[in-house]
Amino acid sequence: MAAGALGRIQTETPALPEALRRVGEAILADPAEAARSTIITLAERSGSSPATVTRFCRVFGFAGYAGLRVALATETGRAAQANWDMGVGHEIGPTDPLDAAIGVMAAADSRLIQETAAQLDAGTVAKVAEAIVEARRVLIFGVSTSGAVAGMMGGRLRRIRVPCWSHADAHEALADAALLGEGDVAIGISHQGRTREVLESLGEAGDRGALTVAVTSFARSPLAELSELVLTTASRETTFRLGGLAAVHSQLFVLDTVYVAVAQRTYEQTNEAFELTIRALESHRVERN
Amino acid sequence: MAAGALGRIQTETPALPEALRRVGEAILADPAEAARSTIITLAERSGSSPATVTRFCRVFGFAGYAGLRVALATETGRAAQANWDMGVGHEIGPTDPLDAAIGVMAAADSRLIQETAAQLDAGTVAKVAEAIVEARRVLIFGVSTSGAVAGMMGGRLRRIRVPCWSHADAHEALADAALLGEGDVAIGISHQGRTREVLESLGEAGDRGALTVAVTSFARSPLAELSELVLTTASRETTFRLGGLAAVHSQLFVLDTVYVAVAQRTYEQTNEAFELTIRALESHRVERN
DNA sequence: CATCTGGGTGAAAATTATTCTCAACTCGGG
DNA sequence: CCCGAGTTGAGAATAATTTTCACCCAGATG
Repeated sequence: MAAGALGRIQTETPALPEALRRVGEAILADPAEAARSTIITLAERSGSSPATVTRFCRVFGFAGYAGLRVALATETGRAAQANWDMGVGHEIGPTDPLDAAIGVMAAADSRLIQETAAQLDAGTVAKVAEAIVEARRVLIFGVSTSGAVAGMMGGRLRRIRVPCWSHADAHEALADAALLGEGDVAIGISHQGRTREVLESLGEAGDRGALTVAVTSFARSPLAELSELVLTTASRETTFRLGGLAAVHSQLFVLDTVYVAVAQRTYEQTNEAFELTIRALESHRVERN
Repeated sequence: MAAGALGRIQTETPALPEALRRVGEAILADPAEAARSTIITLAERSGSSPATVTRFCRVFGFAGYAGLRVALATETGRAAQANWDMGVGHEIGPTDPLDAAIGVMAAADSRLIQETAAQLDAGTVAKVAEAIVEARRVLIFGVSTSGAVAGMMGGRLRRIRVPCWSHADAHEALADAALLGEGDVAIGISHQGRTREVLESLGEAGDRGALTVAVTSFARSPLAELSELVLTTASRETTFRLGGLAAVHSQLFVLDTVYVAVAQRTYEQTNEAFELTIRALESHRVERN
């Protein structure tokens, strides 16, 4: 749970109450320095109190300040090894040269994927995969960009014989959710965890006894709160990448790990399905010239 | 001073007096666990006392135990990241532990994005963007996974007022392609560059005078050969990731650069469109709780 | 062999860091 | 206007860390 703390702090700090937010900002301004500081020093630097810093640690799942310090140090070590720039990312503007912008974007996306991996709990991924392997029905809910991710993953799981559906139409999604029951799995994808359609469908699925899984950037969000299991995505909203677009790579990555965990558990079936589907689709490919 | 502490502890521990040596051994047995432990716990684990652990810290140049803890955490974080980086290329099998698989996947996806950026020609991206800005119609063709990418990017461009379409139905796609003309843009997405439906639609668009753009992993492929402009994607097919799935992150990345280049050229229009669409969608989000 | 000196050690006292408690304040809803 | 929920930090309580010093042991010296 301590893993990936910096990414989560970056994502969630803007939405925290005043004093907690100032603590988050002080940490993000210089994470390595924060790791080296006593709680008294960090409280002073952020214009808050030791009690507030302790509460901040609790918000992010740490028992106390020592846990946060160790996590920050671990991640700054990780970032140093990966040669990440630890400061706030450069914002692309309308006059930036395109080749520079491409470099900034690649570095940012690269980092998002690794931050997502760092904050992912393998135990939770395994639980989701195990439930999917046993499920008679799997539904994936998402709207707009998250909807495209849902469609992609739905198709992918179907190709290894997981009975999986996703719908662009919110009514169809909700109707299918109402038909779920014990032993089924419902996954809701929403960057902010506040999309009404996704909340509604996932809530319905949960009411029917399905296992509910949230894929969201915000561990503290309505979607996370109504789900039994939560898989968080690192995200960064920028000038040209707002809302769900900030988390596309991360969402794909998270669901990819679930897919791989399912495939590992159904290896023979997966291999057979690959052969069948590849052969069937061969006629949709022109010959090599 | 903190740099390389673990290495120095490893080198110097055998020559330390009895109790100090036991402290060094306990740290080396599990550095990450030591970083998470209080001085009392580590003293117990090493069969010594808190005073001895404090002295140990002094021997290695730390003012106190907090300094040692932070250094241990930093170095274990660095080592974990290096371990990930070394895992690139490892083929995930059915018995691989999931947390290791996650690390391998993150490093691999990260690398793919970096490679895609490195092989991307900013001049070609700029040409595509300029053509899109002037176009009366933009069509994006793709099937299966590439189709989901096409839909995602289509929606995204529409949100900044680019008249853009993508179709899941191959007949609809082909029919629209037949209606393109000079000054229009058609983008075909296909990992191997051999998908019949995409080739057919992009070919038809080219016959009608539209600018044709290929997004593919293979510069030498039927799709690349029938296109005026080619944007290549890095890809790696693995045990559980075949065909278009090997290039999803790369395809998204490439089209993201096109999108940003378009947005840069239409900055005012893009900002206005953001405001309008975000406001319109606000009612589809529940309030923060 | 006896004595002295220096280094190592940990128990206990002292100090500092961290966590907990609760009163006061603010804001929003009825 | 009142009430309830949430936030905050001062101060008390607790835990962690550092310092002090008495004791022990080994080696050197007379």
